[in-house]
Amino acid sequence: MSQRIIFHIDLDAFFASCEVLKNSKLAGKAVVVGADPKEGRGRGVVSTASYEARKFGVHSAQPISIAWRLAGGRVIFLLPDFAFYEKMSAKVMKILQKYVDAFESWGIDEAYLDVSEKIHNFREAKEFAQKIKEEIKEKTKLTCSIGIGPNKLLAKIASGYKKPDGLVCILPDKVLEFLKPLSCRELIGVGPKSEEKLARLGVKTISDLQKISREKLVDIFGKFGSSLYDYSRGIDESEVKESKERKSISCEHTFEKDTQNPYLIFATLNKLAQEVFKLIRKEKYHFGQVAIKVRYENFETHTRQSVLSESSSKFYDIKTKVRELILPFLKKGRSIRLVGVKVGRLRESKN
DNA sequence: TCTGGGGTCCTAGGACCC
DNA sequence: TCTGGGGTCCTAGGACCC
Repeated sequence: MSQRIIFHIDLDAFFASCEVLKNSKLAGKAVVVGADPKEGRGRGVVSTASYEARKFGVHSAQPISIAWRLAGGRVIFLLPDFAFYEKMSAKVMKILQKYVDAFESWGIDEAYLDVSEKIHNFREAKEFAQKIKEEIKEKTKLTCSIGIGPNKLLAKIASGYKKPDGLVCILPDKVLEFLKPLSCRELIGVGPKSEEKLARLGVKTISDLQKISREKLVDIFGKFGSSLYDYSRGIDESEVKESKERKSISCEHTFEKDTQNPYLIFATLNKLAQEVFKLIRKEKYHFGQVAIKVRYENFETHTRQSVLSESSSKFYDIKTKVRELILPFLKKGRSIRLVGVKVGRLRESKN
């Protein structure tokens, strides 16, 4: 295969930036988008913190109660407005799509582009990326960070290397040099657990990781171990491809207070089942599987699923299966923190 | 310090069939 | 009395991503 040129585009502090678009008075302010902090008693997490808010130690996925403790009174807390974010995301994705040989959206605020056909070298690529940044800014007033590299792995690492409003290119002959000092955590697929396992091997940086044999990594991580071996050398052959069909639709809810009240639990499950049903009806899906999720007060989480004898598009089938599956969890007299409903094995209806 | 909500993929065990 | 080997499907849990 000839040399590829891949872009990774990441919109900066996307939800917070969108809120600034809606209300220009927020520009330059410390903004936190996420759950309602409820004076420190709120249960959710931070979705996005503006760069000004990050100075207080607030960050994505942080419990909102911690954010409140760190920065309450000094930052502006806002609830997310997904409809608006979707709209802005669609605008950006439309700009990106028109340029490319292959396009892959990755969540609401990221995308990969393969520009190998139209761009001939990395110098040109950088100019082109600059043009994309300018067009996004002009048409949406949003900034983004772009990473350029010979594959998706490196493009993604590059986009995260300088934020916000960054533009970083990893040249093919500088790949190993670039990777060596970075933490393994920079590699996609390495989260807290894998980081911990690697640390036990004495592996912290990618340079450390390069010293471990493929066999040993496969021993420890299974199939992913083999990818890790390649990733540590900057090797990733995965293609930029249009997003695939979705496989499941789910809705879940965390109670404001943990509960043992069966009426509340049933009512909540029923509401979730209705939301799921609304979505599958809108997309004209049939489903062949129904599942529930229960999380107890201590965060212990269980799922139960059931494959239907034939696929269905009826609310009744979701509702009855959900009731059946949840029943054993109600008898235990334990407090429940969260319940969820999921349908899977989706296929498109013919009519 | 306390952990949302919406997804995907992988693993491992058990049932079942030939 | 001691019980194969391979394949597929189903289930539950876990890690990870944004």
